Amino acid sequence: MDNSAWEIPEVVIRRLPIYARALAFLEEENVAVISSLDLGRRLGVTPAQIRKDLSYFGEFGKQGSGYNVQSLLGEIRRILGLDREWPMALIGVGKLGRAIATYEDFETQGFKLAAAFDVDPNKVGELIGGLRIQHVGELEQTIAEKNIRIAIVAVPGSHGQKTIEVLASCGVAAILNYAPIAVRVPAGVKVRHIDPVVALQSLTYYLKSSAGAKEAAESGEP
Amino acid sequence: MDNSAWEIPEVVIRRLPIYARALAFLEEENVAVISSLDLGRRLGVTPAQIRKDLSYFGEFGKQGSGYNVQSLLGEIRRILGLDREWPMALIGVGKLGRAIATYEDFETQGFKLAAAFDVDPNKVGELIGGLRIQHVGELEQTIAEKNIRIAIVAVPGSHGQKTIEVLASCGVAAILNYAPIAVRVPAGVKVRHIDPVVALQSLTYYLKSSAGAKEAAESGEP
DNA sequence: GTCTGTGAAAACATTCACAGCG
DNA sequence: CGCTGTGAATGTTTTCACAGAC
Repeated sequence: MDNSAWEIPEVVIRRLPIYARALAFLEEENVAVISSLDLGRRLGVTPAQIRKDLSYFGEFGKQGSGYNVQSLLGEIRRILGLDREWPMALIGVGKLGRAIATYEDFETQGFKLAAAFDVDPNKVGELIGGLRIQHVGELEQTIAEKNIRIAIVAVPGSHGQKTIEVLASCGVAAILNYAPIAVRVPAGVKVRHIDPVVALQSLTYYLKSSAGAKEAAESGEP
Repeated sequence: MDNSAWEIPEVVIRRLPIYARALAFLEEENVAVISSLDLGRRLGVTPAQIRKDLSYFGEFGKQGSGYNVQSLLGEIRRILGLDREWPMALIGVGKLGRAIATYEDFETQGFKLAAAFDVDPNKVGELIGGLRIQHVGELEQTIAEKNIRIAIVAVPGSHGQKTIEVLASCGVAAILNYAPIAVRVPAGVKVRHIDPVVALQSLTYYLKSSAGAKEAAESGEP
């Protein structure tokens, strides 16, 4: 494929980080080359899917052998925009917000908490992960100054919708939402939801039937 | 529809908790009846999708008016198996595991932490959320005794695959996985992944293009 | 008139299967 | 040979559109 501008399916975009993680792991293991078959085996995905997904972006493999681990990883990072550091804003510094602020995996992956906000004036000024908590009133200015395009929303459900609208109006276009709500998002803004309760609530459906121990059923996640 | 036994699409099951949450909220607001159109507006979902989803399970609406909020909520809870309390096991009591153990939203939604495990003998005996941390060696016995069918995995990535296999062999059939890995799951076991980094990594794709401020683009999540 | 439940159509996503390169 | 890249086929999910109930 050579398509310059194209609308690539969202499912494909969502799988790329998974491929990237597996490749990073292979790189650590000093594996130089991997075929779509072997990569698929590791991930529980069909090789055809991997090849088709990658074909949206170019031709990265070599017939007869497979993909060079390092260079494919580099390509995927570039495609996803992971070849730089992204500053983020955290909105809501309650219990959950604090846990997020001190969660170190973001930084190691190039996502840097650059500002933290709360409505509660009592929290303003407090330090969290080396960051001074600011009042939400300062949102717009700080986001502009620090060129922030990603926000993590950790406010109570009741404030979620409003928070996301404010963020969108400040130019934030990517939101990781921990508020337990379904939100309507303005055009041009992308949201991902982190919602453990919803995840559990869809799992219980499959438990109702099988009373006690293991029984044969159809697979899990690919 | 009247289909007794049928394989209902997983996407449908995943949406039911969202509907349930919206209905619970409407119930609080003392809304008695809602149409698929209005519910869809709140959730950012098409009314046809709501109707089709529900039709897999029965006929819950009334033509001309819509759905009774209370009774539809009851039906969905029953379908998902949310009309009871589910005991859960937590595996891995590091920083993340502790945050999960003290996260109160699980309990209010009927998911009760009934046991917590870690490999580290130094942690064994420590109390976390009123629970005595046990050694993973006690997994099988405790899970059987307490009739646990759901586990939350919060171990380091390197231990994730093994942990999930052990849990499966103990009869756990539903897993909420926080370990940052793609896992191969035995048949009959369902897994949901909570992975904020992967979520962020797919968001950045959409940021690459638009350099600075807001620009018109295509919608967000439905 | 309003709104559901649902076949039928359309859109979308995955898998197959194979030509062709290394 | 073994493996990629990809049209074509198949499978899945969403949306349309309307008959019929209230």
